[in-house]
Amino acid sequence: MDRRQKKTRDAIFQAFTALLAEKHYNQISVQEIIDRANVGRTTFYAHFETKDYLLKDLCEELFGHIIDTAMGLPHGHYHYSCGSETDSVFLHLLRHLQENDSNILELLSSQNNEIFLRYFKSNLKELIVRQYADKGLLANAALPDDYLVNHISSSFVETVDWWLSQNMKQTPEVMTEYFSAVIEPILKF
Amino acid sequence: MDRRQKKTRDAIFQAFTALLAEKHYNQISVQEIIDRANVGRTTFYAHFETKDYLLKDLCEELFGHIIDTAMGLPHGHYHYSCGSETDSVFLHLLRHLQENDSNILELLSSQNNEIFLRYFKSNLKELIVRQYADKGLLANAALPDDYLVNHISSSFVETVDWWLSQNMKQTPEVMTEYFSAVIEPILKF
DNA sequence: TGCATTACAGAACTATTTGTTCGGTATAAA
DNA sequence: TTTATACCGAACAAATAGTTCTGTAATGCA
Repeated sequence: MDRRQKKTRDAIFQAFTALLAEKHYNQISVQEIIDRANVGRTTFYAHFETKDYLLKDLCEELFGHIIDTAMGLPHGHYHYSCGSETDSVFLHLLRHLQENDSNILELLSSQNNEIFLRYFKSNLKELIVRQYADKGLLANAALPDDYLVNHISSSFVETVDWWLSQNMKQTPEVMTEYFSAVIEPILKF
Repeated sequence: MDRRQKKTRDAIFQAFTALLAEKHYNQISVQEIIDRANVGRTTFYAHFETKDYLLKDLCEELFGHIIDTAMGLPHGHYHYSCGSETDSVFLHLLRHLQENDSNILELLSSQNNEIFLRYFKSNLKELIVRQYADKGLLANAALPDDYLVNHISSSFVETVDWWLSQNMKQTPEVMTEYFSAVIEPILKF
């Protein structure tokens, strides 16, 4: 990619991220973004069709990386009580969040968190399906598979949300235990 | 309240509701609302400061009723396996939803469902706290109380969301069983 | 190094939207 | 009937979105 393009794109992302940390998405105008990014109006629209697409691209950049690395982890070992606690995909995700790549925490704690948590959840669903569905770990006679997948991903995202509301006082290990405590009893082994 | 006021207010609510069922909240202009409601521009702003406040008022009207009646129910009997299944507050809420007051289902199934589910959840939290927290039902040594309250309310809202995605094929009783299956194992009795 | 390509800046422009103001009319409540 | 007030409609300014144009500067390649 042309270095100029990357530079502009990054400047816009950074300005947009800073604004998202300050105010609500709906209240942010393209004018504010290009002023802060210090790019021309034409340039902005050459890169992003609308503000919505900018958001979408930002989300993909933010969660694409975090989920992709999680995808590469060994599958099916999030049962903490069987001793493979440190292999948990969820623990890995929490640690990854704690490292705060790309100021993702700022966004997840902002007043725009619904947007990002929502995006996070939809990515997480795919991850869970790929990691566990084919292994039969979700086999629960009492519950439909997709209800279970939805419940697990929702619960994880809500766990992250609660963690952030606590200013991440707890360690990722403790949070993994909380999460396991609400999910494990449901699953069959 | 002046009959003219109520008439205008209802017309705006109805127009807004219809639009919310069609397109995304962000894409709805005040102009569209007043055109469809057939009220003057001045009138709209005499009733609602902004579009955001209109949404807030609508949510309060939608969920205020549904939650208030649930508040009046006898407390602490949602443990289906102890025989008081039909007393469950959650079952009551699901049945109430099925009746579809104020076209609430149209909104919960629309592309704006995040907004309403979010509002639903925050109201539900208060309900759960009032109903169960003081009864010690949430006493779970392994988990903080507010983590648990958050988990329960999230799970219920997600259950509703999933139900809607299934076009409510299942009965409220079945959905209550699903919900119980993911919540009960966590609680102590 | 020189050249063709491409990205960018900046300004101007249209159309839409928001929120307000004002004068006149109709409807409610007393 | 009278008084208060809710409403209408038009006009208004300011902000915004998205496009088009011209000129400039940076990039990548031969």
